[in-house]
Amino acid sequence: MSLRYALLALLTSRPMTGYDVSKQFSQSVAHVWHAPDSQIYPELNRMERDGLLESTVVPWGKKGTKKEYAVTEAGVKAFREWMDSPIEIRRQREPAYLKAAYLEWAEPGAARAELEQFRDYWTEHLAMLEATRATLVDRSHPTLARRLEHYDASQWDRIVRYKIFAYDGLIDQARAAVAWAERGLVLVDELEGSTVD
Amino acid sequence: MSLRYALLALLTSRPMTGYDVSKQFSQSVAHVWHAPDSQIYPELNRMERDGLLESTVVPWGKKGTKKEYAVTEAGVKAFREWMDSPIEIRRQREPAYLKAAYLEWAEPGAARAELEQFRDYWTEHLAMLEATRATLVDRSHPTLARRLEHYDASQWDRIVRYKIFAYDGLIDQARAAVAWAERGLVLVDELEGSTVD
DNA sequence: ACAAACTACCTATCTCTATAGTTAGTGGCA
DNA sequence: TGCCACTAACTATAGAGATAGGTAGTTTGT
Repeated sequence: MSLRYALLALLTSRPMTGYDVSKQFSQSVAHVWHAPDSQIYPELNRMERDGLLESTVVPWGKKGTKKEYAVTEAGVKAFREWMDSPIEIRRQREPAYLKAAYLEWAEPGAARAELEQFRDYWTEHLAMLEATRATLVDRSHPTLARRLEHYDASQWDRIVRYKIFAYDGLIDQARAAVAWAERGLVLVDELEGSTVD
Repeated sequence: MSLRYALLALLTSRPMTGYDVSKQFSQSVAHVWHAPDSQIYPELNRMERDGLLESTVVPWGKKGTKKEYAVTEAGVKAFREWMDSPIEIRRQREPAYLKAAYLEWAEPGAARAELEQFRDYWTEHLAMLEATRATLVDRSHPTLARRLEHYDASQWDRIVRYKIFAYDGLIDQARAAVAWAERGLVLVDELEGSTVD
């Protein structure tokens, strides 16, 4: 059910078409809650059916049309209620740690490749998170800029600092993952010998 | 598909009944890959159907029977192949960070409650991970002890250190989560004032 | 003799998620 | 005029996972 609230969160910054949602999503909310197109479109429809969004058909070119979704009052209320309700606890489900616990079964080369891949993924992800964080700090993040327009300037600092706080948490997790993978590579070298196959 | 390999990992320590699997699971493999009963039993059946496990019916009491599952050679091969194959990347999906990014929408009291709940969950989880890590270090962990019996003593250190390595990664994540939640509580106090409602 | 707790093994249902498509219009360039 | 990248909006399907049950036998204590 978090997808619904992730979409509401995005749409509170401004009304958007489904296509805009699916594009903007990947550059902001997806950092905390990933979802593909094929989940976004049907969910937008369900949200409209449930009265959380309302859509207006906007002409596009000569024959084309597009649907612009705006959050309704009921949508804002639902979002607020979700924000005030206790969080669901996510259970650990990370294949990398599962594999790590049984690394004695892997070929030394495969173990190394695994950890390198994990480290590289998180290094890249970390760079993206840090870049995004920087656009929050200088307020150049496009969705954030649109969002702040609805608020009095006295509120800006508060809004921005919560978003930075969220990214700081993600950055901590990413850094911990990279450091762990690096310790893993040292461990594999120590336990399996340093010959590379 | 990781559940299948999580179950294989557990069953390589010794043959077990479905019930044993579902009990032991929660005390070891579930720390890296959680799954409920209702997933475990059907998956064991499918694994037997696919030839990764074989079962023998064992009498239990006067009329009762139970089914003991053992990993087949094909099962060991499948597990090794999975261990040597690249890991799947899990996408970020953590409701706590999603909420954190939009904390300006929450009531101050709810924001605090949220972060406290998150901190408490991870504090408890961290204690459990540290306790389990200690049973790996002193080799008193029951599943580990059974596992080591199949190996030459010269291999023991290697096997144990990979498991400790996996727990170290989980412990790092848990510590980062607790520290983040604590910083969040300080932030909420600063931004919302320190009156508790 | 009976209850309670535990062992054993599921089933049913619904939702969530991933993967891989499809259909159709737009705008610009060669 | 044809082609291509892009915008727009899905659909279809299968598999994973969560939640909430059910049924039957066993062991232990009173």
